[in-house]
Amino acid sequence: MHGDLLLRKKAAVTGKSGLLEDMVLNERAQLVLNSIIENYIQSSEPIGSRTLSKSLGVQLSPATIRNIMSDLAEMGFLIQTHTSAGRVPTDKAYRFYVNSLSTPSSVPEQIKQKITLVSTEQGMQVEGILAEAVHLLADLTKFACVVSTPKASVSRLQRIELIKISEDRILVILVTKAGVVRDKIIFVTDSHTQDFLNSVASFLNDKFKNHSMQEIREKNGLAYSVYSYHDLLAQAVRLGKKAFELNNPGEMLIDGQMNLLLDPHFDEKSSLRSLIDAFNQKSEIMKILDDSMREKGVHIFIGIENDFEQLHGCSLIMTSYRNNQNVLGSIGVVGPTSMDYKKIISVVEYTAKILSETITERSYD
Amino acid sequence: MHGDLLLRKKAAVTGKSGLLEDMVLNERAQLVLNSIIENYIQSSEPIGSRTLSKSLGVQLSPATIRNIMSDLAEMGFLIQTHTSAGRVPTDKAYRFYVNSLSTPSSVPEQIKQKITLVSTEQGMQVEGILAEAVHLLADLTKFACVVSTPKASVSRLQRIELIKISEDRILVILVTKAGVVRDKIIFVTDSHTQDFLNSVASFLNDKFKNHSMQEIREKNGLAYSVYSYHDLLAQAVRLGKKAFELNNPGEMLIDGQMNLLLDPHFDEKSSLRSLIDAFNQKSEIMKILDDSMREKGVHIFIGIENDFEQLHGCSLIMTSYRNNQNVLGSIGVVGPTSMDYKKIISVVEYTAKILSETITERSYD
DNA sequence: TTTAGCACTCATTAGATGGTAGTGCTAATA
DNA sequence: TATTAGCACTACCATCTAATGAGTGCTAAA
Repeated sequence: MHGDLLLRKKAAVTGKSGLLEDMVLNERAQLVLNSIIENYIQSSEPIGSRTLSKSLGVQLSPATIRNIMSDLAEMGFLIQTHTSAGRVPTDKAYRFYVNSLSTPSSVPEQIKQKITLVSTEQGMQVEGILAEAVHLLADLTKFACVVSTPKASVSRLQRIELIKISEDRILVILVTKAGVVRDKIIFVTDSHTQDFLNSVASFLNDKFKNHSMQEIREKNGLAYSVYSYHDLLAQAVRLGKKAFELNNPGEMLIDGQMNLLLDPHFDEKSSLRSLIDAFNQKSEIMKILDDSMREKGVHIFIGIENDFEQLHGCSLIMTSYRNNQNVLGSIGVVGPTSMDYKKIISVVEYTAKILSETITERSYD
Repeated sequence: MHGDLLLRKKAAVTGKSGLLEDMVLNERAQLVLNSIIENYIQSSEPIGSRTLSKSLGVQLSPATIRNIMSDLAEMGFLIQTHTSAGRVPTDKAYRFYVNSLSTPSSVPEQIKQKITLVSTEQGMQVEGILAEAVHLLADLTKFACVVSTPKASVSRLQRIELIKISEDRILVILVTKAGVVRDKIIFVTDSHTQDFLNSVASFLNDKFKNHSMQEIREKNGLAYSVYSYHDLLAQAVRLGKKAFELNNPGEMLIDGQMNLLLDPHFDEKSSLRSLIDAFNQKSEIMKILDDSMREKGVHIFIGIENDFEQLHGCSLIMTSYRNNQNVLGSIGVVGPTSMDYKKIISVVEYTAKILSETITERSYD
């Protein structure tokens, strides 16, 4: 052992949380670790003591660095692929690194322009904007990117329209404040005139405009009992109920999956298979996106930190986007654990910001 | 040379079309060629004379087969990767093989069930059905699959609806006979009341129901001149014009791209890059899909037969789908030239058939 | 016309080898 | 006491070699 590489090793060892451990490295060890990580992010190759000695700002001999590295390895920040290889950061190291990133780095002007350029395209619907955003993000990061479409439940109603399509089918159009248009067909047993549908729609509009779908679904049950004595109204409410229920479960758009396959980190066939499966099984990724909506800020899942086993070899950078009323959905990147966190985090953040602004402009408030 | 391997070589050589050449192989040469192709489709490895001698039904010594192979190679049906390797079929060979497939092979019951199962899901919109179809096809074939959404121009109008969203924005909803709902926002300079919009919509509905968008756009110009003396009506028609113009250029859904990357035929990094680019550049694939709509039946592009250079290493199997009124779009598979044509063709054909039936059911006629 | 036999080609594989990038340990040094 | 130089050691890697084997083309015999 080489002295107090750990400033508060005792505290760290006796403490229960992993967070405490993040604090225990002394300054020089931190420097070495960060440098290893940044070098590795660049080169994707194990970093040796000699290499590091040169690239490091401070004057330290390879031998000294070896000592530090040895300790870092013992603490689980570094591993060796084999005895005579350099060191590679572990998930734990990346977590430490990311935690230590204090000031979010600024996005290069060139990238800013690219993002803004896309956002100013005219005449796009919300879904189109999302598709553009996720495509752009994939292009900028060269990883796979995902975005969830605005959640129906949080959307506020701008307008509902009922259109008679045939004797037993009615087309329901829901326009939300966020500018999303959803349509679906409902089947009815009794035939209604378009006039009747118009008055039902008008009734529903008066009653529910600006309410969230969530609220509407709850209140609607109430309304049902209140008006049930009146036959026509009862029918109207029954229709309304049908119109608002079981909106599509929320979708997600993926882009740039194929980028991952070019990445040197995923070239083993086994990890490839599992990645493909992961993206086919959208529901699991959807869960992660949903979770990232709950709290503000950028969410970072490194390696096994996400709950989806097939993505344990990846890191995910997720953040939410919103209009001026609500958080609508989230957008993010799926890449190798050795991604350039500084860059990716800031690009995701900036993209989400511009996306939010663009969507807010299109919102009806 | 070993005699008349070519039945009508003279005719073939003097003839101009490639089609004639397809007819010139004698029976035994055909047998050998087909067997090589089928073996290669299975194994993806060069086929040697010994192997073939065993797997071939007829009794022929390796030496004899070598002679035949040598001739086939000279005619451009086979190539060798190197001197001491077995033979591999060329694009020309696949073309010959596909042309000789007379009776479409039947789809296995198990696959039929899978396809039917998906098609019976309730309450889906057209886009959802297409997404399911292309996903299923990717799953069944293990290649990349594409489908184009129904062309706006051929769709017939079922209903148009104009909804006032704000002072300067109107939401246009177009419902087509095929059951596709399209929405878009148009910007106007003068504010209109919803009542006015309703009467405009009603006017447009009366006038244009059952007409194709194509027709409407053409006729609308006429209408404009007829009614221009009347101020309100002029406004109405102007609105209608805006509503029908520049519908989205038609989109396409892709699924299973990643399947291609597992395929042993695309494991060189160079061909991979070009494939990724190809799928990013949707417009080119869209062209091929569009072309496949024009004529009935399954369209097969082998290797360089398609006009998109980056897909020259692939074969494409495309066919159209329709409702009972119109051809709506097309669906197909992109895979390696050495795909199992028999199987893929029949699966694509069957899927398109079921897709057509499903969409016809959802149509408003 | 078909086939057996043989010489030849060339990719692939397995071993052997030297070089290299890295480590850990120890003893000398500041 | 912390740092560093030196050295033995390890394991990967590229290169070379030889052996293997699948395949061909050609020729002569059946």
